[in-house]
Amino acid sequence: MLACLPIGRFIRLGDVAVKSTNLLWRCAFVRNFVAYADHMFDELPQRDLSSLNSQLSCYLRTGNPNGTLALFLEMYRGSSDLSSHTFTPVLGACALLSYPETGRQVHALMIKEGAETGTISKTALINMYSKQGHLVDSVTVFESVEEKDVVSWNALLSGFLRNGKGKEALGVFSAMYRERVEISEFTLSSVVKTCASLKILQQGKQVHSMVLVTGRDLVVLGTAMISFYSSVGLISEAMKVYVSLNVHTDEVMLNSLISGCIRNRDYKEAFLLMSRQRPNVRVLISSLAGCSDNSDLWIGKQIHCVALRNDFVSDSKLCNGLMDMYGKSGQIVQASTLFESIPSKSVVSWTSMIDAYAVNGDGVKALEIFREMCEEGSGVLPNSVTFLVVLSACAHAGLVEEGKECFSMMKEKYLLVPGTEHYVCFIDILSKAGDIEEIWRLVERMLESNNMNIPCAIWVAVLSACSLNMDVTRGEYVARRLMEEESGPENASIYVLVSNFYAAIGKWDLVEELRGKLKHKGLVKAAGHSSFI
DNA sequence: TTAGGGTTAG
Repeated sequence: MLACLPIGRFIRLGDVAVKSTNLLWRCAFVRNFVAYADHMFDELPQRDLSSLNSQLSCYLRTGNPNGTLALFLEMYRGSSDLSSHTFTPVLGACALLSYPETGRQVHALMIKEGAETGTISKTALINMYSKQGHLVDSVTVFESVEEKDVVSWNALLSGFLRNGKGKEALGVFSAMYRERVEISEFTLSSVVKTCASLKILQQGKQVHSMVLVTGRDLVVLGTAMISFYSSVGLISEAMKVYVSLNVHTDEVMLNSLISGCIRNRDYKEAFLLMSRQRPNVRVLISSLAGCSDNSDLWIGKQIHCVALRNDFVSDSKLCNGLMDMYGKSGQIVQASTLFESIPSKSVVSWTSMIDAYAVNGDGVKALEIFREMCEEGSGVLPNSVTFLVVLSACAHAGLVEEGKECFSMMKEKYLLVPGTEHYVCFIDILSKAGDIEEIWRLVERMLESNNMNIPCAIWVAVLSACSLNMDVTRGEYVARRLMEEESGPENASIYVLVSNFYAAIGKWDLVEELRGKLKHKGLVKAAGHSSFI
Protein backbone atom coordinates (compact mmCIF):
# COMPACT_ATOMS: atom_id res chain seq x y z
CA MET A 1 0.00 0.00 0.00
CA LEU A 2 2.77 2.38 0.89
CA ALA A 3 3.99 2.43 -2.68
CA CYS A 4 0.58 3.72 -3.75
CA LEU A 5 0.62 6.70 -1.44
CA PRO A 6 0.81 10.08 -3.11
CA ILE A 7 4.23 11.06 -1.75
CA GLY A 8 5.29 12.40 -5.12
CA ARG A 9 2.03 14.32 -5.39
CA PHE A 10 2.22 15.79 -1.93
CA ILE A 11 1.02 19.34 -2.07
CA ARG A 12 1.47 21.93 0.63
CA LEU A 13 -1.71 21.99 2.66
CA GLY A 14 -2.07 25.71 2.06
CA ASP A 15 -2.15 25.23 -1.68
CA VAL A 16 -4.65 22.42 -1.70
CA ALA A 17 -7.63 24.76 -1.79
CA VAL A 18 -6.48 26.07 -5.13
CA LYS A 19 -5.07 22.94 -6.69
CA SER A 20 -7.38 20.15 -5.61
CA THR A 21 -10.17 19.22 -7.93
CA ASN A 22 -12.07 17.66 -5.06
CA LEU A 23 -15.14 19.78 -4.58
CA LEU A 24 -15.91 18.59 -1.07
CA TRP A 25 -12.43 19.30 0.10
CA ARG A 26 -12.41 22.75 -1.48
CA CYS A 27 -15.63 23.84 0.21
CA ALA A 28 -14.64 22.46 3.61
CA PHE A 29 -11.22 24.05 3.39
CA VAL A 30 -12.41 27.52 2.52
CA ARG A 31 -15.17 27.51 5.07
CA ASN A 32 -13.27 26.17 8.05
CA PHE A 33 -9.62 26.96 7.81
CA VAL A 34 -9.00 30.50 6.79
CA ALA A 35 -10.52 32.06 9.88
CA TYR A 36 -8.30 30.00 12.15
CA ALA A 37 -4.95 30.27 10.48
CA ASP A 38 -4.59 34.04 10.82
CA HIS A 39 -5.33 34.64 14.48
CA MET A 40 -4.56 31.92 16.88
CA PHE A 41 -0.83 31.37 17.28
CA ASP A 42 0.82 34.62 18.22
CA GLU A 43 -0.53 34.34 21.73
CA LEU A 44 1.14 31.02 22.49
CA PRO A 45 3.75 31.63 25.21
CA GLN A 46 6.14 28.88 24.11
CA ARG A 47 6.56 27.62 20.60
CA ASP A 48 8.86 24.64 21.05
CA LEU A 49 7.85 21.37 19.44
CA SER A 50 6.65 19.79 22.65
CA SER A 51 4.28 22.62 23.60
CA LEU A 52 2.96 22.89 20.05
CA ASN A 53 2.24 19.16 20.01
CA SER A 54 0.35 19.52 23.31
CA GLN A 55 -1.60 22.37 21.80
CA LEU A 56 -2.53 20.24 18.78
CA SER A 57 -4.03 17.52 20.95
CA CYS A 58 -5.63 20.08 23.24
CA TYR A 59 -7.57 21.54 20.28
CA LEU A 60 -8.68 18.06 19.30
CA ARG A 61 -9.74 17.08 22.84
CA THR A 62 -11.75 20.26 23.28
CA GLY A 63 -13.73 19.67 20.12
CA ASN A 64 -11.80 21.99 17.83
CA PRO A 65 -10.33 19.81 15.06
CA ASN A 66 -10.14 22.82 12.75
CA GLY A 67 -7.80 24.39 15.31
CA THR A 68 -5.61 21.28 15.20
CA LEU A 69 -5.36 21.40 11.42
CA ALA A 70 -4.78 25.14 11.32
CA LEU A 71 -1.95 24.93 13.87
CA PHE A 72 -0.45 21.99 12.00
CA LEU A 73 -0.55 24.01 8.81
CA GLU A 74 1.27 26.81 10.58
CA MET A 75 3.88 24.41 11.96
CA TYR A 76 4.38 22.84 8.57
CA ARG A 77 4.87 26.21 6.94
CA GLY A 78 7.25 27.51 9.60
CA SER A 79 9.33 24.53 10.56
CA SER A 80 10.47 21.15 9.36
CA ASP A 81 10.56 19.91 12.94
CA LEU A 82 7.64 17.49 13.26
CA SER A 83 7.43 14.37 15.41
CA SER A 84 5.10 11.42 15.77
CA HIS A 85 3.43 13.36 18.58
CA THR A 86 2.59 16.02 15.99
CA PHE A 87 0.89 13.61 13.65
CA THR A 88 -1.41 11.61 15.93
CA PRO A 89 -3.73 14.51 16.83
CA VAL A 90 -3.62 15.70 13.22
CA LEU A 91 -4.81 12.28 12.04
CA GLY A 92 -7.59 12.46 14.61
CA ALA A 93 -8.66 15.84 13.24
CA CYS A 94 -8.62 14.58 9.62
CA ALA A 95 -10.82 11.65 10.63
CA LEU A 96 -13.26 13.88 12.46
CA LEU A 97 -13.54 16.38 9.62
CA SER A 98 -13.76 13.75 6.85
CA TYR A 99 -10.92 15.17 4.78
CA PRO A 100 -9.95 12.01 2.91
CA GLU A 101 -7.19 13.45 0.78
CA THR A 102 -5.67 15.36 3.68
CA GLY A 103 -5.48 12.18 5.75
CA ARG A 104 -3.54 10.44 2.98
CA GLN A 105 -1.29 13.45 2.54
CA VAL A 106 -0.54 13.52 6.26
CA HIS A 107 0.26 9.80 6.08
CA ALA A 108 2.64 10.51 3.19
CA LEU A 109 4.32 13.27 5.17
CA MET A 110 4.68 10.94 8.16
CA ILE A 111 6.56 8.48 5.98
CA LYS A 112 8.74 11.28 4.64
CA GLU A 113 9.52 12.47 8.17
CA GLY A 114 10.14 8.94 9.48
CA ALA A 115 7.27 9.31 11.95
CA GLU A 116 5.10 6.49 10.64
CA THR A 117 6.70 3.62 12.56
CA GLY A 118 5.66 2.47 16.02
CA THR A 119 2.45 0.99 17.35
CA ILE A 120 0.88 4.27 18.50
CA SER A 121 1.40 6.12 15.21
CA LYS A 122 0.10 3.17 13.24
CA THR A 123 -2.91 2.80 15.53
CA ALA A 124 -3.78 6.44 14.87
CA LEU A 125 -3.55 5.66 11.12
CA ILE A 126 -5.78 2.57 11.52
CA ASN A 127 -8.38 4.79 13.16
CA MET A 128 -8.08 7.62 10.67
CA TYR A 129 -8.58 5.32 7.67
CA SER A 130 -11.44 3.38 9.22
CA LYS A 131 -13.23 6.55 10.33
CA GLN A 132 -13.05 7.75 6.73
CA GLY A 133 -14.45 4.45 5.46
CA HIS A 134 -11.15 3.26 3.94
CA LEU A 135 -11.19 -0.15 5.59
CA VAL A 136 -8.73 -1.73 3.18
CA ASP A 137 -6.11 0.88 4.02
CA SER A 138 -6.92 0.51 7.71
CA VAL A 139 -6.35 -3.25 7.56
CA THR A 140 -3.15 -2.82 5.54
CA VAL A 141 -1.74 -0.51 8.21
CA PHE A 142 -2.81 -2.97 10.93
CA GLU A 143 -1.00 -5.79 9.18
CA SER A 144 2.16 -3.70 9.08
CA VAL A 145 2.17 -3.13 12.86
CA GLU A 146 5.15 -5.08 14.16
CA GLU A 147 4.19 -5.17 17.82
CA LYS A 148 0.43 -5.31 17.91
CA ASP A 149 -1.04 -4.45 21.29
CA VAL A 150 -4.60 -4.57 22.58
CA VAL A 151 -5.18 -0.96 21.47
CA SER A 152 -4.26 -1.62 17.85
CA TRP A 153 -6.46 -4.75 17.86
CA ASN A 154 -9.32 -2.74 19.38
CA ALA A 155 -8.88 -0.06 16.71
CA LEU A 156 -9.23 -2.72 14.01
CA LEU A 157 -12.30 -4.24 15.70
CA SER A 158 -14.11 -0.92 16.14
CA GLY A 159 -13.15 0.01 12.56
CA PHE A 160 -15.07 -2.97 11.20
CA LEU A 161 -17.97 -2.21 13.51
CA ARG A 162 -18.04 1.47 12.48
CA ASN A 163 -18.21 0.49 8.83
CA GLY A 164 -21.10 -1.91 9.24
CA LYS A 165 -18.96 -5.07 9.10
CA GLY A 166 -20.25 -6.74 12.24
CA LYS A 167 -19.33 -10.29 11.22
CA GLU A 168 -15.77 -9.21 10.45
CA ALA A 169 -15.61 -7.39 13.80
CA LEU A 170 -16.52 -10.64 15.55
CA GLY A 171 -13.84 -12.33 13.44
CA VAL A 172 -11.30 -9.87 14.87
CA PHE A 173 -12.52 -10.73 18.37
CA SER A 174 -11.99 -14.45 17.68
CA ALA A 175 -8.53 -13.69 16.30
CA MET A 176 -7.71 -11.80 19.48
CA TYR A 177 -8.56 -14.94 21.43
CA ARG A 178 -6.44 -17.09 19.13
CA GLU A 179 -3.52 -14.71 19.42
CA ARG A 180 -3.97 -14.64 23.20
CA VAL A 181 -4.36 -10.87 23.29
CA GLU A 182 -5.42 -9.80 26.76
CA ILE A 183 -8.78 -8.19 26.03
CA SER A 184 -9.70 -4.91 27.69
CA GLU A 185 -12.96 -3.24 28.64
CA PHE A 186 -12.66 -1.34 25.34
CA THR A 187 -12.73 -4.68 23.49
CA LEU A 188 -15.83 -5.80 25.36
CA SER A 189 -17.53 -2.50 24.73
CA SER A 190 -17.04 -2.79 20.97
CA VAL A 191 -18.13 -6.43 20.96
CA VAL A 192 -21.33 -5.62 22.86
CA LYS A 193 -22.08 -2.95 20.28
CA THR A 194 -21.33 -5.43 17.48
CA CYS A 195 -23.78 -7.94 19.00
CA ALA A 196 -26.37 -5.14 19.17
CA SER A 197 -25.82 -4.20 15.52
CA LEU A 198 -26.13 -7.84 14.43
CA LYS A 199 -28.99 -8.44 16.89
CA ILE A 200 -27.40 -11.70 18.06
CA LEU A 201 -28.79 -12.54 21.46
CA GLN A 202 -26.74 -15.55 22.49
CA GLN A 203 -23.36 -14.00 21.75
CA GLY A 204 -24.46 -10.80 23.48
CA LYS A 205 -25.33 -12.79 26.59
CA GLN A 206 -21.91 -14.44 26.48
CA VAL A 207 -20.27 -11.03 26.40
CA HIS A 208 -22.50 -9.95 29.28
CA SER A 209 -20.98 -12.80 31.31
CA MET A 210 -17.50 -11.64 30.35
CA VAL A 211 -18.40 -8.12 31.45
CA LEU A 212 -19.52 -9.42 34.83
CA VAL A 213 -16.33 -11.47 35.19
CA THR A 214 -14.00 -8.58 34.36
CA GLY A 215 -15.93 -6.26 36.69
CA ARG A 216 -14.29 -3.18 35.19
CA ASP A 217 -15.94 0.01 33.96
CA LEU A 218 -19.36 -1.30 34.79
CA VAL A 219 -21.06 2.02 34.11
CA VAL A 220 -19.79 2.24 30.54
CA LEU A 221 -20.19 -1.47 29.83
CA GLY A 222 -23.53 -1.54 31.63
CA THR A 223 -24.77 1.24 29.32
CA ALA A 224 -23.61 -0.79 26.34
CA MET A 225 -25.48 -3.81 27.73
CA ILE A 226 -28.65 -1.71 28.17
CA SER A 227 -28.40 -0.62 24.53
CA PHE A 228 -27.79 -4.20 23.46
CA TYR A 229 -30.82 -5.63 25.27
CA SER A 230 -32.99 -2.75 24.02
CA SER A 231 -31.89 -3.36 20.45
CA VAL A 232 -32.80 -7.06 20.58
CA GLY A 233 -36.20 -6.19 22.05
CA LEU A 234 -35.49 -7.35 25.62
CA ILE A 235 -36.26 -4.14 27.48
CA SER A 236 -36.92 -6.09 30.72
CA GLU A 237 -33.32 -7.38 30.61
CA ALA A 238 -32.11 -3.83 29.97
CA MET A 239 -34.06 -2.70 33.00
CA LYS A 240 -32.51 -5.49 35.11
CA VAL A 241 -29.02 -4.29 34.17
CA TYR A 242 -29.97 -0.75 35.10
CA VAL A 243 -31.41 -1.77 38.47
CA SER A 244 -28.53 -4.14 39.30
CA LEU A 245 -25.92 -1.45 38.76
CA ASN A 246 -27.69 0.85 41.20
CA VAL A 247 -26.29 3.92 39.41
CA HIS A 248 -29.15 6.35 38.99
CA THR A 249 -27.27 9.56 38.35
CA ASP A 250 -25.44 8.71 35.16
CA GLU A 251 -27.13 10.69 32.37
CA VAL A 252 -25.76 8.59 29.51
CA MET A 253 -27.03 5.38 31.07
CA LEU A 254 -30.45 6.81 31.75
CA ASN A 255 -30.66 8.22 28.22
CA SER A 256 -29.87 4.79 26.83
CA LEU A 257 -32.61 3.18 28.90
CA ILE A 258 -35.21 5.84 28.04
CA SER A 259 -34.62 5.63 24.29
CA GLY A 260 -34.65 1.83 24.64
CA CYS A 261 -38.08 2.01 26.32
CA ILE A 262 -39.42 4.23 23.53
CA ARG A 263 -37.97 1.95 20.85
CA ASN A 264 -39.68 -0.99 22.55
CA ARG A 265 -42.92 0.96 23.01
CA ASP A 266 -42.71 0.94 26.81
CA TYR A 267 -43.88 4.54 26.96
CA LYS A 268 -45.09 4.57 30.55
CA GLU A 269 -41.66 3.55 31.85
CA ALA A 270 -39.93 5.94 29.42
CA PHE A 271 -41.80 8.99 30.68
CA LEU A 272 -41.38 7.86 34.29
CA LEU A 273 -37.61 7.66 33.78
CA MET A 274 -37.63 10.99 31.95
CA SER A 275 -39.16 12.63 35.00
CA ARG A 276 -36.10 11.60 37.05
CA GLN A 277 -33.82 14.07 35.31
CA ARG A 278 -34.11 17.38 33.53
CA PRO A 279 -34.91 16.56 29.90
CA ASN A 280 -31.93 16.89 27.58
CA VAL A 281 -31.65 17.26 23.84
CA ARG A 282 -29.90 13.96 23.28
CA VAL A 283 -32.52 11.80 24.95
CA LEU A 284 -35.30 13.56 23.05
CA ILE A 285 -33.49 13.05 19.73
CA SER A 286 -32.94 9.34 20.35
CA SER A 287 -36.53 8.97 21.56
CA LEU A 288 -37.75 10.65 18.37
CA ALA A 289 -35.75 8.11 16.36
CA GLY A 290 -37.68 5.39 18.17
CA CYS A 291 -40.98 7.13 17.28
CA SER A 292 -39.87 7.40 13.64
CA ASP A 293 -39.09 3.68 13.47
CA ASN A 294 -42.44 2.85 15.04
CA SER A 295 -44.30 5.57 13.07
CA ASP A 296 -45.66 6.62 16.43
CA LEU A 297 -47.03 10.09 15.84
CA TRP A 298 -48.80 10.46 19.19
CA ILE A 299 -45.68 9.89 21.31
CA GLY A 300 -43.64 11.95 18.84
CA LYS A 301 -46.01 14.86 19.44
CA GLN A 302 -45.60 14.43 23.22
CA ILE A 303 -41.85 14.69 22.78
CA HIS A 304 -42.33 17.75 20.58
CA CYS A 305 -44.24 19.32 23.48
CA VAL A 306 -41.45 18.46 25.94
CA ALA A 307 -38.97 20.07 23.52
CA LEU A 308 -41.11 23.22 23.25
CA ARG A 309 -41.52 23.49 27.03
CA ASN A 310 -37.76 23.23 27.52
CA ASP A 311 -36.93 25.61 24.70
CA PHE A 312 -35.02 22.96 22.73
CA VAL A 313 -36.57 23.63 19.34
CA SER A 314 -33.76 25.97 18.35
CA ASP A 315 -31.49 22.89 18.25
CA SER A 316 -31.23 21.98 14.58
CA LYS A 317 -30.47 18.31 15.25
CA LEU A 318 -33.61 18.04 17.36
CA CYS A 319 -35.56 19.72 14.56
CA ASN A 320 -34.14 17.16 12.13
CA GLY A 321 -35.39 14.41 14.43
CA LEU A 322 -38.85 16.01 14.68
CA MET A 323 -38.98 16.52 10.94
CA ASP A 324 -38.07 12.91 10.29
CA MET A 325 -40.67 11.71 12.81
CA TYR A 326 -43.43 13.82 11.19
CA GLY A 327 -42.32 12.79 7.71
CA LYS A 328 -42.33 9.08 8.56
CA SER A 329 -45.75 9.46 10.21
CA GLY A 330 -47.22 10.96 7.03
CA GLN A 331 -47.44 14.52 8.41
CA ILE A 332 -45.72 16.22 5.50
CA VAL A 333 -47.03 19.73 6.28
CA GLN A 334 -45.57 19.68 9.80
CA ALA A 335 -42.30 18.27 8.45
CA SER A 336 -42.12 21.03 5.86
CA THR A 337 -42.92 23.77 8.40
CA LEU A 338 -40.12 22.52 10.66
CA PHE A 339 -37.74 22.34 7.71
CA GLU A 340 -38.45 25.95 6.82
CA SER A 341 -37.87 26.99 10.45
CA ILE A 342 -34.31 25.64 10.61
CA PRO A 343 -31.97 28.63 10.06
CA SER A 344 -28.85 26.66 9.13
CA LYS A 345 -30.00 23.54 7.36
CA SER A 346 -27.47 20.70 7.35
CA VAL A 347 -27.18 17.92 4.82
CA VAL A 348 -29.24 15.81 7.27
CA SER A 349 -32.04 18.42 7.30
CA TRP A 350 -32.18 18.51 3.48
CA THR A 351 -31.96 14.74 3.14
CA SER A 352 -34.69 14.19 5.74
CA MET A 353 -36.99 16.59 3.91
CA ILE A 354 -36.34 14.94 0.55
CA ASP A 355 -36.99 11.56 2.13
CA ALA A 356 -40.19 12.81 3.76
CA TYR A 357 -41.61 13.71 0.35
CA ALA A 358 -40.27 10.48 -1.16
CA VAL A 359 -41.86 8.16 1.41
CA ASN A 360 -45.14 10.06 1.13
CA GLY A 361 -45.21 9.34 -2.59
CA ASP A 362 -44.32 12.80 -3.90
CA GLY A 363 -41.22 12.05 -5.96
CA VAL A 364 -41.55 15.27 -7.97
CA LYS A 365 -41.48 17.45 -4.86
CA ALA A 366 -38.58 15.37 -3.47
CA LEU A 367 -36.60 16.17 -6.62
CA GLU A 368 -37.55 19.84 -6.39
CA ILE A 369 -36.08 20.04 -2.86
CA PHE A 370 -33.02 18.13 -4.04
CA ARG A 371 -32.44 20.62 -6.86
CA GLU A 372 -32.85 23.50 -4.40
CA MET A 373 -30.26 21.85 -2.18
CA CYS A 374 -27.83 21.60 -5.09
CA GLU A 375 -28.00 25.31 -5.74
CA GLU A 376 -24.96 27.20 -4.57
CA GLY A 377 -26.82 29.31 -2.01
CA SER A 378 -27.90 26.31 0.07
CA GLY A 379 -24.43 26.06 1.60
CA VAL A 380 -24.45 22.27 1.74
CA LEU A 381 -23.47 19.47 -0.60
CA PRO A 382 -25.45 16.27 -1.12
CA ASN A 383 -23.72 13.14 0.20
CA SER A 384 -24.15 9.46 -0.52
CA VAL A 385 -27.22 9.18 1.75
CA THR A 386 -28.86 12.10 -0.08
CA PHE A 387 -28.32 10.36 -3.40
CA LEU A 388 -29.68 7.10 -2.05
CA VAL A 389 -32.84 8.88 -0.93
CA VAL A 390 -33.16 10.71 -4.26
CA LEU A 391 -32.61 7.54 -6.31
CA SER A 392 -35.16 5.76 -4.14
CA ALA A 393 -37.64 8.62 -4.77
CA CYS A 394 -37.06 8.26 -8.53
CA ALA A 395 -37.51 4.49 -8.35
CA HIS A 396 -40.81 4.73 -6.48
CA ALA A 397 -42.18 7.51 -8.69
CA GLY A 398 -40.95 5.93 -11.93
CA LEU A 399 -38.83 9.00 -12.75
CA VAL A 400 -36.40 7.22 -15.07
CA GLU A 401 -34.61 10.09 -16.81
CA GLU A 402 -34.27 12.00 -13.52
CA GLY A 403 -32.85 8.87 -11.87
CA LYS A 404 -30.28 8.47 -14.64
CA GLU A 405 -29.35 12.14 -14.32
CA CYS A 406 -28.90 11.84 -10.54
CA PHE A 407 -26.78 8.71 -10.82
CA SER A 408 -24.33 10.34 -13.21
CA MET A 409 -24.39 13.63 -11.26
CA MET A 410 -23.38 11.72 -8.13
CA LYS A 411 -20.28 10.36 -9.83
CA GLU A 412 -19.30 13.18 -12.13
CA LYS A 413 -20.27 16.39 -10.37
CA TYR A 414 -19.98 15.39 -6.71
CA LEU A 415 -17.21 12.80 -7.10
CA LEU A 416 -19.04 10.30 -4.91
CA VAL A 417 -18.53 6.59 -5.46
CA PRO A 418 -21.88 4.78 -5.67
CA GLY A 419 -22.18 1.97 -3.12
CA THR A 420 -24.02 -1.31 -3.51
CA GLU A 421 -27.31 0.29 -2.34
CA HIS A 422 -27.06 2.99 -5.02
CA TYR A 423 -26.55 0.37 -7.74
CA VAL A 424 -29.46 -1.69 -6.39
CA CYS A 425 -31.69 1.39 -6.52
CA PHE A 426 -30.50 2.40 -9.98
CA ILE A 427 -31.06 -1.12 -11.32
CA ASP A 428 -34.59 -0.94 -9.91
CA ILE A 429 -35.18 2.33 -11.80
CA LEU A 430 -33.90 0.83 -15.07
CA SER A 431 -35.89 -2.35 -14.48
CA LYS A 432 -39.17 -0.50 -14.05
CA ALA A 433 -38.42 1.37 -17.28
CA GLY A 434 -37.88 -2.00 -19.01
CA ASP A 435 -34.29 -1.07 -19.88
CA ILE A 436 -32.73 -4.48 -19.27
CA GLU A 437 -30.06 -3.76 -21.90
CA GLU A 438 -28.76 -0.80 -19.89
CA ILE A 439 -28.77 -2.96 -16.74
CA TRP A 440 -26.71 -5.55 -18.53
CA ARG A 441 -24.22 -2.95 -19.80
CA LEU A 442 -23.87 -1.81 -16.17
CA VAL A 443 -23.23 -5.40 -15.05
CA GLU A 444 -20.61 -5.88 -17.75
CA ARG A 445 -18.83 -2.67 -16.76
CA MET A 446 -18.85 -3.78 -13.12
CA LEU A 447 -17.52 -7.21 -14.03
CA GLU A 448 -14.67 -5.58 -15.92
CA SER A 449 -13.79 -3.03 -13.26
CA ASN A 450 -14.38 -5.19 -10.18
CA ASN A 451 -12.49 -8.20 -11.46
CA MET A 452 -15.65 -10.30 -11.72
CA ASN A 453 -16.62 -9.57 -8.14
CA ILE A 454 -20.15 -8.16 -7.85
CA PRO A 455 -21.89 -8.03 -4.45
CA CYS A 456 -24.73 -10.48 -3.95
CA ALA A 457 -27.29 -7.67 -3.38
CA ILE A 458 -26.63 -6.40 -6.92
CA TRP A 459 -27.12 -9.84 -8.47
CA VAL A 460 -30.38 -10.08 -6.54
CA ALA A 461 -31.52 -6.76 -8.05
CA VAL A 462 -30.49 -7.92 -11.52
CA LEU A 463 -32.40 -11.20 -11.09
CA SER A 464 -35.51 -9.27 -10.01
CA ALA A 465 -35.11 -7.13 -13.12
CA CYS A 466 -34.80 -10.25 -15.31
CA SER A 467 -37.90 -11.67 -13.64
CA LEU A 468 -39.90 -8.49 -14.18
CA ASN A 469 -38.77 -8.15 -17.79
CA MET A 470 -38.93 -11.90 -18.53
CA ASP A 471 -35.30 -12.07 -19.67
CA VAL A 472 -34.99 -15.84 -19.33
CA THR A 473 -31.44 -16.35 -20.65
CA ARG A 474 -29.77 -13.69 -18.54
CA GLY A 475 -31.95 -14.51 -15.56
CA GLU A 476 -30.83 -18.14 -15.65
CA TYR A 477 -27.21 -17.01 -15.81
CA VAL A 478 -27.69 -14.75 -12.77
CA ALA A 479 -29.64 -17.43 -10.89
CA ARG A 480 -26.80 -19.92 -11.46
CA ARG A 481 -24.23 -17.41 -10.24
CA LEU A 482 -26.26 -16.65 -7.14
CA MET A 483 -26.69 -20.33 -6.30
CA GLU A 484 -22.97 -20.95 -6.78
CA GLU A 485 -22.00 -18.11 -4.50
CA GLU A 486 -24.65 -18.50 -1.84
CA SER A 487 -24.81 -21.81 -0.08
CA GLY A 488 -25.63 -21.34 3.62
CA PRO A 489 -29.09 -21.75 5.14
CA GLU A 490 -28.84 -18.14 6.31
CA ASN A 491 -29.38 -17.22 2.67
CA ALA A 492 -32.82 -18.76 2.46
CA SER A 493 -34.11 -15.55 0.89
CA ILE A 494 -31.82 -16.16 -2.11
CA TYR A 495 -33.35 -19.63 -2.58
CA VAL A 496 -36.81 -18.12 -2.43
CA LEU A 497 -35.88 -15.39 -4.93
CA VAL A 498 -34.30 -17.82 -7.39
CA SER A 499 -37.20 -20.19 -6.93
CA ASN A 500 -39.65 -17.36 -7.67
CA PHE A 501 -37.70 -16.56 -10.82
CA TYR A 502 -37.97 -20.15 -12.04
CA ALA A 503 -41.68 -20.10 -11.19
CA ALA A 504 -42.08 -16.89 -13.22
CA ILE A 505 -40.54 -18.56 -16.28
CA GLY A 506 -42.46 -21.77 -15.72
CA LYS A 507 -39.58 -24.09 -14.79
CA TRP A 508 -41.45 -25.94 -12.06
CA ASP A 509 -39.01 -28.84 -11.84
CA LEU A 510 -36.29 -26.43 -10.75
CA VAL A 511 -38.69 -24.77 -8.31
CA GLU A 512 -39.32 -28.14 -6.66
CA GLU A 513 -35.62 -28.96 -6.59
CA LEU A 514 -34.80 -25.67 -4.86
CA ARG A 515 -37.59 -26.02 -2.35
CA GLY A 516 -36.26 -29.49 -1.49
CA LYS A 517 -32.77 -28.13 -1.00
CA LEU A 518 -34.05 -25.31 1.19
CA LYS A 519 -36.03 -27.76 3.32
CA HIS A 520 -32.99 -29.97 3.67
CA LYS A 521 -30.74 -27.06 4.66
CA GLY A 522 -33.30 -25.77 7.11
CA LEU A 523 -33.15 -29.11 8.92
CA VAL A 524 -29.37 -29.09 9.28
CA LYS A 525 -28.50 -27.69 12.66
CA ALA A 526 -25.02 -26.52 13.56
CA ALA A 527 -23.27 -28.49 16.29
CA GLY A 528 -23.20 -26.71 19.64
CA HIS A 529 -20.06 -24.66 20.19
CA SER A 530 -18.94 -21.37 21.65
CA SER A 531 -19.70 -18.55 19.25
CA PHE A 532 -16.34 -16.88 19.58
CA ILE A 533 -13.68 -19.52 20.09
C1' DT B 1 0.31 10.78 21.05
C1' DT B 2 -3.58 5.32 20.05
C1' DA B 3 -9.27 2.17 21.41
C1' DG B 4 -15.05 2.13 24.55
C1' DG B 5 -21.42 3.80 26.70
C1' DG B 6 -26.73 7.83 25.27
C1' DT B 7 -28.32 12.28 19.35
C1' DT B 8 -30.70 13.40 13.63
C1' DA B 9 -31.02 11.38 7.09
C1' DG B 10 -30.35 5.44 3.84
